[in-house]
Amino acid sequence: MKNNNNSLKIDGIDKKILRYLMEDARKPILEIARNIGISGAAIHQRLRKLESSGLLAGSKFIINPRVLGYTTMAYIGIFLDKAMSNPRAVKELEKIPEVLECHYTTGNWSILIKVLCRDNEHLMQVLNKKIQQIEGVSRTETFISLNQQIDRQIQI
Amino acid sequence: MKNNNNSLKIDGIDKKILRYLMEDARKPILEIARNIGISGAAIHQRLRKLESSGLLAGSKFIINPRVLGYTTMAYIGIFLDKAMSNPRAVKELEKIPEVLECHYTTGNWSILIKVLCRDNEHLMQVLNKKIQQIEGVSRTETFISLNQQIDRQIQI
DNA sequence: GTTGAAATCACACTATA
DNA sequence: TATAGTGTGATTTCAAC
Repeated sequence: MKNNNNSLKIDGIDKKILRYLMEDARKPILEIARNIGISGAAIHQRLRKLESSGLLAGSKFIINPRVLGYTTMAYIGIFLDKAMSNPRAVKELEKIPEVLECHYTTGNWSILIKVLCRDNEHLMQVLNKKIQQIEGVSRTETFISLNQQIDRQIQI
Repeated sequence: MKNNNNSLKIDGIDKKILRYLMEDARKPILEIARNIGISGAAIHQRLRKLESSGLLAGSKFIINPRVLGYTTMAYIGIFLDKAMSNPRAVKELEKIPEVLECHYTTGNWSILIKVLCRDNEHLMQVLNKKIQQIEGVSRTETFISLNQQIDRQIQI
């Protein structure tokens, strides 16, 4: 089940099943079965195997934040004082709903986060009144995403 | 249906439905109905409304790339020559499967991308043999994500 | 270990009020 | 928003390869 790189081995049929479901998690399993020419029960068993291997990490409905008026996405690089530990900062960032991602990175900054705001004014408020109020945050650098042109998962 | 900010108005029941489905896209609608105390048909109608409004942008199976041996995530800031147009660069980046996101950003770089690789060596190959081979790419700055500590959608 | 057919149960979806 | 009704899919079992 594992090859010498300690990564899971999946065959062509697994890949086909996953490609369908990664596009549309609610696609009926029997429809997939018909498309790739095996029985529904076979797909069930493969999915259970993939789930127990940990490869399948669940399914999500994707919502379009623009429709709710959230149009400004930005990345923010954060410099932390040496005294401030990363876990404590992350704990504070978690409380800010506009923060969607948080990465502990090599390079310039201590932390790189992705935020989603309604507009530039909202972004400014998040920066000034929330992020820079966190103890230990010394400086930030903001990069507004004018346009996200690629957004996808790993290709299999 | 729209308020004065031109954003969609959704009520508490819509939010509850969405919260269930954003966690698990395959959760049975009747189960949600039982949990929040309304009929399945009512949920159907609300989902149709939300879908036609464009808020629901589909559903996805989420896979865990670690299980496939992909453990190195990085952000790469790309400087483009003035001669190189952004759309042409994006077109080339789309061909690189390791590129998961691509943002046209304000600030230092022309483009900020997110890549997912098996390990540091793989990342180096993607950088040297793929990204820096693109015509018009003058320089790059790489930030490896040692640990992604937050990953979520917009909170509703 | 993997597959497919059959059978049961539960759900999706529509019409109607 | 709920009820009723029909069609369809999910899931298990079991036999066969």
